[in-house]
Amino acid sequence: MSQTRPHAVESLSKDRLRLWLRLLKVTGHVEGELRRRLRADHATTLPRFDVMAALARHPKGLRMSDLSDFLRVSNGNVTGIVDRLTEEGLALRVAVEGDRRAQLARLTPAGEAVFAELAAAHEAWVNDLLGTLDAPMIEQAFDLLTRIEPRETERP
Amino acid sequence: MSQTRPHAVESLSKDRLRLWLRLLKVTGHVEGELRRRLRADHATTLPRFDVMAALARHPKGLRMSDLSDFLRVSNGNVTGIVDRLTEEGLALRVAVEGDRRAQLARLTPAGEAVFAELAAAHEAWVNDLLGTLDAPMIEQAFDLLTRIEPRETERP
DNA sequence: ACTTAAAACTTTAGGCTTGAAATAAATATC
DNA sequence: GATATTTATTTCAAGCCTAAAGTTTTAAGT
Repeated sequence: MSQTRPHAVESLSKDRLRLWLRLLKVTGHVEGELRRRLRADHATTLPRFDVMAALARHPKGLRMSDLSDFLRVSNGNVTGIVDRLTEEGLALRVAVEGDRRAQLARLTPAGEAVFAELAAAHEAWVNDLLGTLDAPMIEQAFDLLTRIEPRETERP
Repeated sequence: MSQTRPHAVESLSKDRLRLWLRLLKVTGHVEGELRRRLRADHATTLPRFDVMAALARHPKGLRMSDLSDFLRVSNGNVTGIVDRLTEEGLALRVAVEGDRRAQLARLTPAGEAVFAELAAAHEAWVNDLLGTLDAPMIEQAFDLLTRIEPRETERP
């Protein structure tokens, strides 16, 4: 009931805004640290890592459009990242049987090997950066996040 | 104690990773929506908005380096954004008395007027996007976030 | 005063990002 | 079968972003 009083509503809006700014700051901090370490220790970037992670989950390959859906970035963006991974021998494109428009992006064996290292380092970094959260807090955090964005159909 | 058992530790690490990925997804969703609405409804961008917000808080102006500290982005980045805001008549640079290296970036009156509209819309959007969080949840979220990143000295 | 170092900015090169336009191939409609 | 629409992808223009290098000015050391 108190939430429906004009002043409380206004203050709630401000509090939500403050929370959002704080959320941005914290995720920015963690994300920036991950970017920095990927660059410094492994000479790569977060977008490359994200693409490789998606491809690692799909050993048979992913269509370019599936990849961009999966990562929620634009089509043209994925084209460029896969181009660069391909130049470095970490990914490749293979034709799709029966549809000459489409292509599957895949990791090369070299790409899989590189990703295995990246993934281990990445998990350790995240564990480090979120290290003060214990199991109950993590569960609490999941609950809160679920309220912000309604759960979506996960792509396997 | 159970947290120190090898298996529990490993699982905790995975849970932290899952939480991080979920956090990224949610903040990305909200941030993407804000970007989209800024572009669609106000023909501007989030970085421009962030710079204008910082300048609006400091009516006397901010040095370029203070601005980049404040926003936690690189110097060169701020240069470009302020350039564009200046071209559009929303910001301007003024010389600093006694230090010919430095410049203050400020909003123009037009910039202040535009920002007032943007800020109102922005707060409403955030309130909408985080609308399912009530006051106790917000407090809970703040507590959790404080554990991830130790609070820092806020710049006034 | 002279040299050196530090500070404030800008510029540059390279990569990420988007939305929109362009290409090409598959499918639907007539 | 010819035409139109849809689908998969790439290309393009413009902006964002960083690290590194370059300018100009200030401050420190001698």
